[in-house]
Amino acid sequence: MTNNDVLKLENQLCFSIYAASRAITKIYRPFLDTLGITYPQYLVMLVLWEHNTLSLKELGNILYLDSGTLTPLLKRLEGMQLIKRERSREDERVLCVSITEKGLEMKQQAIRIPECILDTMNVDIPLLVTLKKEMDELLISLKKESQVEQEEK
Amino acid sequence: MTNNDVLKLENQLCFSIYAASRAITKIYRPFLDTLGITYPQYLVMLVLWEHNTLSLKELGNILYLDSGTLTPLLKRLEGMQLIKRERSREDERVLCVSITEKGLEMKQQAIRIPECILDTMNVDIPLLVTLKKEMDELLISLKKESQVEQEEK
DNA sequence: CAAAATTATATTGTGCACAATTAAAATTAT
DNA sequence: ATAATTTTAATTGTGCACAATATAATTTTG
Repeated sequence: MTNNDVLKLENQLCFSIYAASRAITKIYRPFLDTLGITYPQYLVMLVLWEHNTLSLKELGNILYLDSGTLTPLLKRLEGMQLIKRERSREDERVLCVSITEKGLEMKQQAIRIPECILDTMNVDIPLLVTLKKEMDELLISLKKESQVEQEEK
Repeated sequence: MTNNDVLKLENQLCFSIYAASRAITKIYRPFLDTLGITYPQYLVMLVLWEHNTLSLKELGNILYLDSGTLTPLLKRLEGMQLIKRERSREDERVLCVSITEKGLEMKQQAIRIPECILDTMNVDIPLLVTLKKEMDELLISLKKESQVEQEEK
């Protein structure tokens, strides 16, 4: 790549990933609309369907989101009665986030979403499998990087 | 993948891409901070460094962003005197967005950013090259998909 | 050519993301 | 035990994203 090309948009991996992320969210939207939730809210539900109860901090560690993002998002999910928010008995600082009965029922409606998404995307499955593996490899490297930054503080 | 696993977070390509996109933006932030712009603003600058003048619509087509996102963003860049916003003579509806002298000067400061990012990410270059190619392949498929949706309206 | 349809941008409203700050509870150190 | 530190969430403020709507200019139709 010549010196003149390094700033061309078409040469930026970051933009491909940024654009793909938004395009994929757009594919989820109509399906999530029928559930009445947004894409980030869906991610929280995925985690809680798997774990039932987690502290806000644990949830944040899994999704790489902080309280500034999660607090209002969780309050909305609580407003829909899909989750519960309550302080821990042992440690009043920690907020326990847990799935409700209604939240668990939604899992049955959501179970078809992944295959619906695949059908709608209309993309080579092998490409998706490869991409998943490579993206996770990238994420691991980036995670290490952010740990280095943390330690420098 | 068993029926029970389809909703696990670790099996969602969408999440890997979503998380990677945010992680990468985080790497850009300190470098862009020294320029005084955000990541989406940087993308606009990349496009304008390449094209000098574009209508808002053309800019939106390139970045997959609409006027709701771009109008306020461009007003901020204009406030920093990095770009100009003016109506076209031939067609008063179209907004011509163009780079200013000051905006062009910023390109010299930005020229090192891509290699700084690479250094900071500390990731296998071959992995990045492969990922770029595959992400673009995915994007093309998703673009076709969204065209289908458009035609259905 | 006037009415209807289309096109381009702006505006409004909602919901993330995230940095920075605040506040309260728990832990550690003196 | 109390003061200092650390930990956990909540709050505040800024800037995207994007759907929905509004507005004004242009083009197409009857």
